[in-house]
Amino acid sequence: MSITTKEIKLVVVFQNATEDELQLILKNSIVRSIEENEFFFFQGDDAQYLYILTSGQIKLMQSNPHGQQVNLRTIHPWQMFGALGAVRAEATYPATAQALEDSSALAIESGFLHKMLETSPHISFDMMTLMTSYIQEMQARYRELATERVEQRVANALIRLAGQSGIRSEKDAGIVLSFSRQDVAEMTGTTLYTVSRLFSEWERQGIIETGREKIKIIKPHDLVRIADGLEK
Amino acid sequence: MSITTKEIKLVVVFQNATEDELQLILKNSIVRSIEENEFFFFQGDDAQYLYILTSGQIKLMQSNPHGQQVNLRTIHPWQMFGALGAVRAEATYPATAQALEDSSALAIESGFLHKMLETSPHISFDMMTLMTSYIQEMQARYRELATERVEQRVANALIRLAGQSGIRSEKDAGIVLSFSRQDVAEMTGTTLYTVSRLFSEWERQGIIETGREKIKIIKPHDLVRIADGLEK
DNA sequence: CTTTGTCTTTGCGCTGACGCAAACAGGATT
DNA sequence: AATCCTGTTTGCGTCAGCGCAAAGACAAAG
Repeated sequence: MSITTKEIKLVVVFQNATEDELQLILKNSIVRSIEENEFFFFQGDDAQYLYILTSGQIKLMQSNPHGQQVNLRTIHPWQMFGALGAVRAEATYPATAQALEDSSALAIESGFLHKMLETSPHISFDMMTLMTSYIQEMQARYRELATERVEQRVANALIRLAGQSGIRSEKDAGIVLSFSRQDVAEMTGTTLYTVSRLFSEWERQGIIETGREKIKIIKPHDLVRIADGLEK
Repeated sequence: MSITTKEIKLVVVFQNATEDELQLILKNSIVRSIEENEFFFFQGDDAQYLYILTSGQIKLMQSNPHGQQVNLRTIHPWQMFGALGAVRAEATYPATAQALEDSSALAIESGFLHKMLETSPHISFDMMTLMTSYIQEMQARYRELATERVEQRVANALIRLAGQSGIRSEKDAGIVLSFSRQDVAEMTGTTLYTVSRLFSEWERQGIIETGREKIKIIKPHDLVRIADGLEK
């Protein structure tokens, strides 16, 4: 299955690119497909490519020297990843990219990317705008981690995930997420145990329903209330 | 005291700008001076200007709905601030900028900035590169907050501050920082009390010397050891 | 020199969250 | 059906860090 320029336009930083530029991008990139739990790259690897996810889902995570890790974000189709390393010459990736399901991505060679950024100013501009939104998100999450209790952070994470990747199950209007307790813990800077206890409590209250690597949100409104810290 | 184009070149995103562009920037900007503890802007204000600090020192902080705040970064002369709001049309500042001492800044009107970014691609590019470095820093701090103990985070903050703004006192080779316990607490997501207790302990061990809004680092090496979590 | 305001220290009690350990659950494999 | 593997739950003990309150220390102003 080959990729068309029309599809590449779905990538926000390429939405203003010309047909010629899109063609050039396609010509100078390769498709890489990996299976669930495999890695596109590891933190510290030489940043050779910028990736565009075309199918599947991947997570970006960062580890500290002692191996503990945090989830920075999950990437959905037609989003970029690996950009932080690839836009700078001679850089390494600051994070690790692991597939949550079988995934394919378009890999754009960083040398080519640099040339294109020089000759196509609007791409630099759009990329800068995208970067500013990432900074804002990271700053907000940083503040959240610094000032909010675990309960609020987990509720917030569920709300955020529901907005990004939630699948609405028509039948009963619940929103289904596919993440393990461990995943959620790494997203919110807490532990698997604490997340499990919270989920149990919320299930008792009818706010969510849980299963193995499944969370169904029944009462989003109650989650928002918890996230706001109005609870107790 | 007027500002020269040579000085503007000290700003990293303008280091590749032409003399003409620098002149234009100077022509389309005004100087704003404020006193210690005053504000350049508040979180939520319309982002009318991008600022370049010319003298003094300011801190960027973010508050949550309940008024608790975190320090995002401190800005030193010839660094930009307010960029996150100003580069996007119709945006508001995501943080508050408060002067730590009497300060002056060059205020560049955001409308003019947009025009300049369109016509001067290398500025977009340099700004994007700067933004990527901010993201990396925020991601690293986020991970730190999520995985490290308070002790390590405070030690890390001191090391970071020493690198940025520390003044080497020739006499005894100590590095002096001017921050209150409260400031450090807001930088590391902890409380004034905990920072005070840590400082007391470290002073007992001869790692630092403290005073009112002063921290002198005596043994940086020991701080690094604590930051690495090798302690206990 | 005294006053005032701000910053700092420290005792004390409290609790949110951690993390081990052991049991349990469900899907996939043989 | 039996086994394995991975994810989940929950009891239990522990403790890092919080936050009040009250006292102390320093700097600037009167």
